[in-house]
Amino acid sequence: MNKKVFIDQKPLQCPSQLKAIHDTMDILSGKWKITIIGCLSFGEKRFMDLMREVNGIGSKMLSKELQELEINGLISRTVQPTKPVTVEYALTAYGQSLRPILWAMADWGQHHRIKVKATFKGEVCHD
Amino acid sequence: MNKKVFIDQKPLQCPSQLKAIHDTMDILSGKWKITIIGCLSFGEKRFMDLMREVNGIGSKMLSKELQELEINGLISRTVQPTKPVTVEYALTAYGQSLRPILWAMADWGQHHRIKVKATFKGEVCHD
DNA sequence: CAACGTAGTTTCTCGAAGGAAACTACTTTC
DNA sequence: GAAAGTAGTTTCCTTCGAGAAACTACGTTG
Repeated sequence: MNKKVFIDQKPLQCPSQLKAIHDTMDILSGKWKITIIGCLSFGEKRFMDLMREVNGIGSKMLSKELQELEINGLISRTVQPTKPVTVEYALTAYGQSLRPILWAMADWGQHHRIKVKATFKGEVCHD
Repeated sequence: MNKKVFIDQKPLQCPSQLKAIHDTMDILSGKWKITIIGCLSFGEKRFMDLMREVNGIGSKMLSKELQELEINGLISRTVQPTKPVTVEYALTAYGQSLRPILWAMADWGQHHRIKVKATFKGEVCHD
């Protein structure tokens, strides 16, 4: 569309890129999504497993977050015809495609911790 | 520090990594932060420039978001001794270090758009 | 039949996030 | 002296995200 596109490595963020970033943020925001994805990255889990492993989450939130993740194709939900029906949640291949983002964020976050510690030299350890 | 580090490429997310990701998310969340960072990635701007360019933001939100970004070291705030004082906001080198994350998210978000379009074949274009 | 385990849903509530509009404070221009 | 431009702050209000607790529904076990 535009004659000149100016993606000279530096400026970043034409509006469509900003929109794409916001889409990604929307999908990953919510207090528990990343923790759930992290849990499922170890292997498939059932509802009650997640309740136990995602510390502090309630059934309502877990249910809601799982639904949203499923709608976005990041996880799969499979009902197993066991005695009391059990439901297996697993990361899809698409969900796994988030890895580069998660690694980039983990990496930056870890450097940030170090930087913050350096700045406040020993103060602030609310963790 | 740790004797074993277990970054075997696959499982991802020992608790410290999850925490780091959450730290990063906290810093980037908020309705306007990414847009502001995007704006400033083109060059330094003043308060009123940002008010005009970040469409829809109010002065309170802009002020708050800028403060938070400054506290986290992502942007710098410089008061220029001009006739009416002007204030220059700019991305710091540290702020620029977010690029890999932003690119990863832009990339994923763009693929996601394509996938969503493919799924709903022409429906849903609320944009 | 009562208790327990599965997988949720529903209701009620509170606090934080965010927005609109008015206001501060200082300076230059008309 | 009034208006306009700089950079915000303050107040008030609404909406949304999230949590606690209770409830549904189904099947198994004792």
